[in-house]
Amino acid sequence: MLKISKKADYALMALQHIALVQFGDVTPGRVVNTKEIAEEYNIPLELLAKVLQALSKNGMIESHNGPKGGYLLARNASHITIAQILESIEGPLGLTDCSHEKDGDFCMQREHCNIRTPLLKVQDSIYQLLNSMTLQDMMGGTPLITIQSPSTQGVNR
Amino acid sequence: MLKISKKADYALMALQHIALVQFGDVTPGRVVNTKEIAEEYNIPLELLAKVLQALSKNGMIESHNGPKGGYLLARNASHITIAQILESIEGPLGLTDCSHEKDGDFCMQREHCNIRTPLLKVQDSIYQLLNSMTLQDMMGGTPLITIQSPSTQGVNR
DNA sequence: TGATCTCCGATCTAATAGGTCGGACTAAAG
DNA sequence: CTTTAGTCCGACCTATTAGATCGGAGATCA
Ligand code: FES
Ligand code: FES
Repeated sequence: MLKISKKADYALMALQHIALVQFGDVTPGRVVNTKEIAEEYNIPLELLAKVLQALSKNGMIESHNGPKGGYLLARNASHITIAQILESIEGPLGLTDCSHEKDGDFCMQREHCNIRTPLLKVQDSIYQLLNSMTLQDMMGGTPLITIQSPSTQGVNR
Repeated sequence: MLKISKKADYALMALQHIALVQFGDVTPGRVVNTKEIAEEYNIPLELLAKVLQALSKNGMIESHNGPKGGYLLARNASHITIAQILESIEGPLGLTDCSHEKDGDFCMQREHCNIRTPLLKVQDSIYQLLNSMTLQDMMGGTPLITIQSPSTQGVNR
């Protein structure tokens, strides 16, 4: 349940890769093209292209056309949150269809609905969670890897 | 994004309704049948039936057959969490396809994947959030319902 | 100017969620 | 005991969306 789409998945990988290249110690400021990412992570080329297009349109990255072209991070990695990335691909966060009350878009259950308010509360919590984590954090700003000793292997859960 | 399925949605409504009837002041211990819930919330009858079947199979509710039959909450409302309900309908929580590492089920990106660990962390946080909220909480343990006076009727959005 | 590499829009296919149908069972009423 | 009405239950079909693909337009560098 609560699975994110493959496209969103690819978006996260691509962005982190770009961030790594751009702010890494090796070749800072280098542009990175679609093909490079696709081959590195075994992602269908054309599909990844569409994902990057969407990210570009939403202001996450900048596109540079022509030969030697490619993509560049639009702003610092610490200012790009997971929530922003996911919303660029999958649209606004919403646990139910009726989360965003547009006029005339009533779900049949609205009138007698007993779960709307609590669900919105949960939804908001999730959003804060996703919006508090940035690309910077994913790259290694915070120690995310949990080392487990061989003796406890396969024990947890 | 992160939308839960209609079926899960219906499950939440149904369970809360049952809990309300069973632990409410009016008719405690009464069994409630599928038709009653379907009509109350405008849910397709047959579909709701399937949802309740799944909930029964997963030990959330008990089914009583025959005339005057129906469903009954399996245990106290404070011991049923949102996470349990959702997992009964939609399967285990997992942001990506490769969250639960079954043998031989490797995603193409696994080897060079750079987002696995951080995503698992996020996923765990979400799970704790969902697992900390119970039916009891949804019913009114916390004041969730907003009362509106007749004069303001039809004004809000 | 020419060639090459990129972005970009529209199109097709596979998977899944949403919804529907008829049969099997149980318990109460006659 | 028999009948009968109302329930749960499993398998089936359809509509929507996500996943993946194709070919063309535009831009840059040699
Ligand atoms: S499900 Fe739409 S308002 Fe509750
Ligand atoms: S997406 Fe499968 S391991 Fe990262």
